[in-house]
Amino acid sequence: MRARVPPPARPVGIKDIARALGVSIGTVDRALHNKPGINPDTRRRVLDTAAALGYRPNLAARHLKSRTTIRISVQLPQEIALFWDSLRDGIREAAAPFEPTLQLEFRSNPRLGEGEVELFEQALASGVNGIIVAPGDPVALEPCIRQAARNNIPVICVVTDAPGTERLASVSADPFTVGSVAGELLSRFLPNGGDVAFFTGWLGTEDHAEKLRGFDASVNAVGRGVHVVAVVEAHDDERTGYRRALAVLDAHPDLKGIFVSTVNSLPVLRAVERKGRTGQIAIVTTDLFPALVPRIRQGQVAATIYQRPVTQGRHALQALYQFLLDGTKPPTRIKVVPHVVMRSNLDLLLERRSGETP
Amino acid sequence: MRARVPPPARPVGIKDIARALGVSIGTVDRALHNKPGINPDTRRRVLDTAAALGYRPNLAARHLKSRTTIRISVQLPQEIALFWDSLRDGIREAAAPFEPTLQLEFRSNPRLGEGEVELFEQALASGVNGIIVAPGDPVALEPCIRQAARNNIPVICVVTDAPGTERLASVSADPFTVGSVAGELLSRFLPNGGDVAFFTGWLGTEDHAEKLRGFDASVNAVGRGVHVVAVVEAHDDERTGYRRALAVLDAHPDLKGIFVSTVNSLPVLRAVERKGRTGQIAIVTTDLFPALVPRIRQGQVAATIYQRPVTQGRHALQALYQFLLDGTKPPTRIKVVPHVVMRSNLDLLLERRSGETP
DNA sequence: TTGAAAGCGGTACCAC
DNA sequence: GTGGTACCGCTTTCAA
Repeated sequence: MRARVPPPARPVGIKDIARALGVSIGTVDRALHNKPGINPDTRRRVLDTAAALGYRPNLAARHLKSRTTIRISVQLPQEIALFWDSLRDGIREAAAPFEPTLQLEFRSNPRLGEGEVELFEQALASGVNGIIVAPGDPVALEPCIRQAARNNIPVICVVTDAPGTERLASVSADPFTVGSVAGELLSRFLPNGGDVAFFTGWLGTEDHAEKLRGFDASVNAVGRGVHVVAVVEAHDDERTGYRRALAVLDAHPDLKGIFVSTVNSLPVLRAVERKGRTGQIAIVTTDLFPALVPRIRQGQVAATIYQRPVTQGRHALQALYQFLLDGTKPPTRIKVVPHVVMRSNLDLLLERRSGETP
Repeated sequence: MRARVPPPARPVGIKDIARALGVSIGTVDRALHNKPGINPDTRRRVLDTAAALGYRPNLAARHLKSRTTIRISVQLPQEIALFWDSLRDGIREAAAPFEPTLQLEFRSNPRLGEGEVELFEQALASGVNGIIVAPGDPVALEPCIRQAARNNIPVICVVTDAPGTERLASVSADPFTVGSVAGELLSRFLPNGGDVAFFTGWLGTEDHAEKLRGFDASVNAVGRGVHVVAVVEAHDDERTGYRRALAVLDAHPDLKGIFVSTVNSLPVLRAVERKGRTGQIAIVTTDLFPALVPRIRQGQVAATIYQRPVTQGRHALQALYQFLLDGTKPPTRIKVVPHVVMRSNLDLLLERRSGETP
C-alpha cells in the first residue's frame, strides 16, 4: 500500500524564488512573464529555480490584482428552452469559480438562425472580450466571426459549428458518433433485419451529413440485413417533416426503424401515429424536450441521443476562459460524448437537470 | 430579440457597503458572516444594503486571505488502473481552479477493500480537512468514518457507498438506473423474447441489490417475453464467476441475454466463448477496462454501462470543497447518469479520456 | 459593539 | 536592468 503525499506544506510563491536568488520580486515577475527589460541571464536563473522549487502561481492572487473583469457574451436562442437553458446553466456553472473577475452577458435571439448577426454586432460593439455562440446560419455569421478575429476577440461555437471560419474552437457532440450510435442501436433493436429511414435537416450542412455518414457506417458494420431505404431532408420544418414522413411510410409499408437526426422529431412521430404504425417501428430521435418526454416514457420512442448541453456549455466556457487568461489554445473541435436516453434513465436525467439550476 | 446585459461595470465590494452605511468594513464582514459581537440592528442594515447593492463576494480575494490551505485526502485503489485513474483525473480537474488554496493528497491501496482502514487512519492522523474514499468494505470502514465525523472531517464516498454511516454524501452512478438501463437494452435487443441471466457480486451489498431491482423492473416493464432465469453471485471472484457462468450456460441452453452488473465480466465472457455461444447471446457489461475494449469492438459485448468516474470525481470534489468553504450541505446522494458505451461511441470515449490527462 | 490596520500572493509602476 | 512599494478585496486581529 503506497501513500503518496505531497511535500510538507506551504506552496512556494514568487517571493520564495526571489529570496532564493537574492533578487527582488519585481525581477522574478518580469522573468516569469517574459517581460522586456531583464537580463536574459537573470531570467534563465529565475525560471530555473522557479521550476526547481516547483512554483505554481496562485490563481486567486492573480485574479485579484488584475482589475480587468473579463466579459464574455453568450449568444443563444430562446427556443427550445429546455435545451438552451441547459447550455446556459453549464456555462454559468463553469464560470462560478471565477466570479466576479469573469462576467457573463447573455444575449438571446428567438430561434436558431434568426437575428444572430444583430446580436453578434451588438456584442462586438459593446466591447466584450470573448463570445460563445451557436451559429444557426454559419454563412451569414462568417463576416462577423472574421471581424471578431481581426479585433482579437476569440469566438467559440457550441452545438453547431461554423467550419472554415476563424473561430477559436467548436464544442459539440461529435456528429459522426451521434449518427453512428443511433445506427448501432437500431441495428441491435432489429436483430431480424429490416428497412430503416433516416431523417435530417439539410444534407448540405456538414453536421447533418456527418450524422448520415456515421449512421450508414454503423448500420453496415453490424450488417444483419438492416438497410437504409430512405434519407429524408425535412429542412427543420414541421410541415415538411410531416408530409415527407407520411410519404416514406406509404412507400415502405414494411419499415422497421427510423432515426430522426435533428430536433425536429415530433412531426415524424405524428405521422407514424396517424398511420397506426406505433409499436411496429423502432424510433430513435435526437435531443430532449418536454414534448418528447411522455413519448419516451410510453415507449413510442425507444431512445433519444442527447447532445448534453450542460456539458457543452461547461467545456465552451472553460476553453474560452483559459484562452483569455493564458492564451492556451484549445483543440479545434471539442467533442462531447452523447448520451443514450431511454425510459430507464430518463428520470435520472431530468432530475439532474433540475437539480443543477440553483 | 432581447439582449440582457448586466448593469454597467464595477462589482460592488465590501467597502462599498461600508461607505454607504458609514460603518467600517470590519462591521460589514461580521454582519455578512453571522459573526458574534455585532448589534443585531446593525447587522440587519448591512445585510439589507448588501442585498440592495447586489453584493457578490469576490472569491479570489476570499481564497487569497484564508491562508488556511484546505487539504483533501483522496483514498482510492490502484487497480483497475483505467477506472481509478479516471476518477483521480476528475478530482484533479475540479480542484485546478482553486490551486493552491486547495491541496490534494492521493493515497492508494492495491485493490478495492484491501488496506482501506490503514489509509484512512493515516489520513486522519495527518490532519487533513476532508476525505474522498471508495469504501470497498463499508463495514470495516464504519468506525473510521465515525471517528472522522467526531473530528468534523467530512467524508464523501465515491463509486460505492457506506450507507448508514455519517458520511457527508455519496457520489455514484445510481445503481437502480444502471440495472434498469441494462434491462431495457437487453429487452430491446431481444424483441422476440428469451431467457436472460443476471450476474452480480453479493446480493447483500445494497448497491448490487439495487442493480438487480432496477434490472427486474425494467425487464418486466417492457414485457415482451424476456425472463430473468438466473441471478448469480460471483463474489467479485474470477474463478467463481467462470464456474457459475458455465453452470448457467449448461442449465439454459437457450439463454439469449446476460448482464454482468459488476466489473467482473471477463470470466463470464470466457465461459460464453468456451461454450461456443458467442454471437448467440446479447451481453451487457459494466464499466470499461482495457481487456473489454476489443470485445466491444468485435461485438461480443453489445454494450457496457459506464459509471463515468471522471464525472464522479468532479462532483465529489466540488461537493466536498463547497462544504468546507461555505458549509453548504450537498444532497446525501449525488447521482451520475451512466453512459451506454457501444462499439460506435467507444473511440470517442477513449479519446476524451486520454485527452483529459494534460 | 465597533474601527483601524496588517497582511494574503501577484502585478504594475515608480525610482534608482 | 533592477529594487521598492502601493495596491486588488477580503479576513483577522487588536485596540478602543
